[in-house]
Amino acid sequence: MCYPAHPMRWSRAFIPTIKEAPADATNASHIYLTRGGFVRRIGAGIYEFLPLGLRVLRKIESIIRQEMDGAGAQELLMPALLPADYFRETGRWDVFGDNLLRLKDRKGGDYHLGPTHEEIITDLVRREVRSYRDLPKNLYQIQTKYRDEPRPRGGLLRCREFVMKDAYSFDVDEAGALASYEAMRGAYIRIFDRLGLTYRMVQADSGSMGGSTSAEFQVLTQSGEDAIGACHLCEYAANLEVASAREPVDQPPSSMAPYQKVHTPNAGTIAEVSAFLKKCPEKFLKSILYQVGGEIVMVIVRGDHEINEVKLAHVLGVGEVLLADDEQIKRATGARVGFAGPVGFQGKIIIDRDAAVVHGGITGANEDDYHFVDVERGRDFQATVADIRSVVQGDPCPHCEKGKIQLFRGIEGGHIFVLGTHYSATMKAHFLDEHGKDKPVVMGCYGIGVSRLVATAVEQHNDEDGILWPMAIAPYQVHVINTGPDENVRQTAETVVGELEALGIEVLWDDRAERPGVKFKDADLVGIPLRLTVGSKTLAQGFVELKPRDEKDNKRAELLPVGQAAATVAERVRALLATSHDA
RNA sequence: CGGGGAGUAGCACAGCCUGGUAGUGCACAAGCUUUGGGUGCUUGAUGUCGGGGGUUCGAAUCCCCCCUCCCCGACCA
Repeated sequence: MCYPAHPMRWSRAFIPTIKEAPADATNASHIYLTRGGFVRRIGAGIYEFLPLGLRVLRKIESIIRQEMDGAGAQELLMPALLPADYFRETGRWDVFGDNLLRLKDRKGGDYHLGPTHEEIITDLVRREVRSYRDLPKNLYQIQTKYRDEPRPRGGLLRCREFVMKDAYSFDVDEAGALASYEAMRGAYIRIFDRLGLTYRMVQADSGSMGGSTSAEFQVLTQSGEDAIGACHLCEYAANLEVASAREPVDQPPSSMAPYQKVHTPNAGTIAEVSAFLKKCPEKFLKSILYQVGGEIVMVIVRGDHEINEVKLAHVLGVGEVLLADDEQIKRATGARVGFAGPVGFQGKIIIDRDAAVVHGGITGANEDDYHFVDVERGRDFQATVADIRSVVQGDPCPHCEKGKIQLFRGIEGGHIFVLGTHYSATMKAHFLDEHGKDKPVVMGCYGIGVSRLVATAVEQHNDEDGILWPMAIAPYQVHVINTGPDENVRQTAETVVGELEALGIEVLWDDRAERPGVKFKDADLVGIPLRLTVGSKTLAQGFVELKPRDEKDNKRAELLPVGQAAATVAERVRALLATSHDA
């Protein structure tokens, strides 16, 4: 023991709080973590964790470790400094491009700092695992990762150096891999519940590296980078890139008028034509031209919908799609931008499912300043029907009867998926099955952005005064303040602090000779969930005051008899730890 | 990588247009004062004005080059 076990006193602690946030901080977590003395930035996307910030990080790590171990995974630690050979072997030395943080050693050898460790763990497994008897295995690490992000942003939300938990499962077959995946899914649910975060498990674009089974754990916040569509009744939730609405039912009218051309001078946008013709946007067939591998393709969605380019690229079987430019539009339709339509269009036409059931539609006439009304698909044009639009607020849920889609923004806190044999086959990580047959192991990988979650928690839990940590990850559980210069008050605070410590409670005692206002402001900023104030007025009547951080009204502090304060507070801490599971 | 913006004290900023050797607030130090929501007053310390080059008697200020950082977009296993 180098230090006596004494409560953490603010006067001795390193908690550099500041009144004014740095000018470059734009979101709540960056501002409050900096102002509260949790972190400091030393470069673009590079942060120091100060003692308070590290305590939060460690608590999150600890919860992750408990649940990973509980799910049968084993922790190991791989290097962050990696020779180029491994990523060259799978081609990712090139695929990663500029995102890989590369360096050379003194002999000119190529190295990089690890952005993720599929190759390294696969190499370990191919060297050590020979038999189906050695499987399954699930190995994880909590480690600092490096990516040369094109644009680090949002404080800790997108960094070039960050702490990540990455786990990799190895199974003899697909069924085993799915079982490993399910075990991880369960562990992740327990982890995110315990962290006290509001999140949704969402379907996502499984990316380029194969893998059909995957889920993102999206923490819901205003400031999230990702858009999510989620059902307000059932479990359905998906990244907007892949979210679907329920397939519409076609209700053809009994009679259909022939289409007619109408003059719509200078009305090229849906809003303009809609106002001019006094027709709602749902009647419009918005026709957009894309260039897809040298070919011009017309893509149609309903006037009130937007094309989802990720879905469109999937339907067309290409990596990405590009909007046609004004010149190409003119050449393909004979009209300027705003008057394209499917009737008479020479070329491939893809129409969204919802646009496909519009009857008596309004489209551009492929002629400047003219539109067609009462257009019918099938009669007036032919098109391939597909799901190519983004869902909107209020869309019917694709999975349940009555649910409506709601839109959220989220921050990706975790991602789990079955990798299959992509890496094991490429790197020849094989084993012999019970029949002596040589097979590649079937892999899964499971990530959690640990340092990102520190910021994510703040994004979700803050008010105008500072942070409101969930009890499970708060840097300390109780914040004790003594006000004024009264020695009796100070001594009472010290006694209560000692009693709390003895009960196993993590206490931060603000023992500074500061004015009460300063201490209260700092307490709100730092955001420890329970605040215990010892002041001369109430102490004279034998009371100390307990106020939860989320109680806005300062008058509503609870008066506790001094002698019972520690026991009551300890009880409250335990209660809050228990409820954080379903917070 | 495209577009926009910014680098002056620990932090937030003014000064630059119109060149004359740097200032305000907070923070910091000392003293007094105050003690339930960032107390008031007095005094004080603190700057390679992002870096390099140029113009000039003289550059934070004008010109050129470079670097860094922020925002929007592209990108994001």
